[in-house]
Amino acid sequence: MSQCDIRYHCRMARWQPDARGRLEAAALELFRERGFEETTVADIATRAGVDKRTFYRLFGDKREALFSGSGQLEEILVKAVAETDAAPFEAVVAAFRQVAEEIFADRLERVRMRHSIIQSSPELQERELRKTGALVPAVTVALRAKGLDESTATLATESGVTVFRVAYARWVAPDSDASLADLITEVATELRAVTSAAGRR
Amino acid sequence: MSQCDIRYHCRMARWQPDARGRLEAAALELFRERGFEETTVADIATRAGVDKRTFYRLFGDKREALFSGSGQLEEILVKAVAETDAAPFEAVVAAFRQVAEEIFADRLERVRMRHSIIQSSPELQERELRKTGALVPAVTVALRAKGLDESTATLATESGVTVFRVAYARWVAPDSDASLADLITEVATELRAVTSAAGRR
DNA sequence: AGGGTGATGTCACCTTGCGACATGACCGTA
DNA sequence: TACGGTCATGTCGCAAGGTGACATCACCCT
Repeated sequence: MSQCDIRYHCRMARWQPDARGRLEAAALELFRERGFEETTVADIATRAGVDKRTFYRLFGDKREALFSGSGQLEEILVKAVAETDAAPFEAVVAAFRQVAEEIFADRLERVRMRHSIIQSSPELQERELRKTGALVPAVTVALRAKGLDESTATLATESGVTVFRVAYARWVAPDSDASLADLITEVATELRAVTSAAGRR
Repeated sequence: MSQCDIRYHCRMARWQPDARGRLEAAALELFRERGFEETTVADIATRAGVDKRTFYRLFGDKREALFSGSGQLEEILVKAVAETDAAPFEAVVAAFRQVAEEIFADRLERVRMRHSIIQSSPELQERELRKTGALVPAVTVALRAKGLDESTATLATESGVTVFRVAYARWVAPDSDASLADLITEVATELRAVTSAAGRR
């Protein structure tokens, strides 16, 4: 390749900056245009103006291009759990409410788009499950650091994640218009009722 | 290939019977001997005495060779839920107890082996998550068929699955010796306490 | 000017997974 | 007995995912 291709911003940098961001954007576009299965990594790389190999150095695999935010989510969650004084389950639920406000509020459209892509591919659903599943150990550790026993920490975390998952599903549903934070509170209340009720049949 | 190879049981059948079973067994052996990543589908097929293409016709992908029982699990679960009169959460928990007795009891060693293979590979963990995740819609539908509303059905199912997951984790833990059914009951009680407690901090 | 560093491109390669077609045992029917 | 259909399997070739090894070149430090 010639020494000074137009793509390379001579006198500035060898490559255009933020290859990662461009790859994420390109992936999202292409997945929406053609679907996940029909998009190749080479396509994504080409649209982002980098090599296929660069994609793999940045992302590990094709699915990861859709899941870059999950690290931040875990971070906020753990911090919020560590800083509250509430009872365990309430602490996890409150932490998810905070996540709802700091990450998801005002991004409904983007989240819905991402969600519809994920729903269209079992491979992506697997990855989503793995990502939310990976939150459990992290939050459980944060809870244990506050002196809770393993059982309580695990169950509070798992139940909190359940609440979030269900609330999230309602939030992205086409006809919904409540805020994610409110839905979390609502679902938490319902979960309490379902698990504690001697229950009407 | 010659018309009557010894592998083909001439005068009986063209191929040895139960290709599926042999592939599952070969996969389990090889995953244990060399690890999941280090085993290729060609290896599995060779050991089972069939072609690689046959493997894919039977299994869809390499991971599926480890997850053949999951259909049966769903079946039992749905049937058990449909036939009980208990309150929703209790119904799901009871259904999982039944699964524990009909499928898992007396198979601890085999389950532990399988579990250790799964733990060694993120790819397999994803698939496991997907399989248990797939139970949710099925059980929820069974619950709804009994007249329950969507919310209650979903949350009872999700909480029941949580109970099962946690109990299962304890059961396969190396130092455990309680029965899976008992662990399920135990965890269900703990979950009730965690979600309903106004809770000590 | 010279050398080190780090992100990127290039190339070769293995594995997964699938479409298309060939093969041969089995089964029903004439 | 022969014929044809069906079905599971084998064979071949290939696109795409994913990786290791090495080359390249802007940038930075001295």
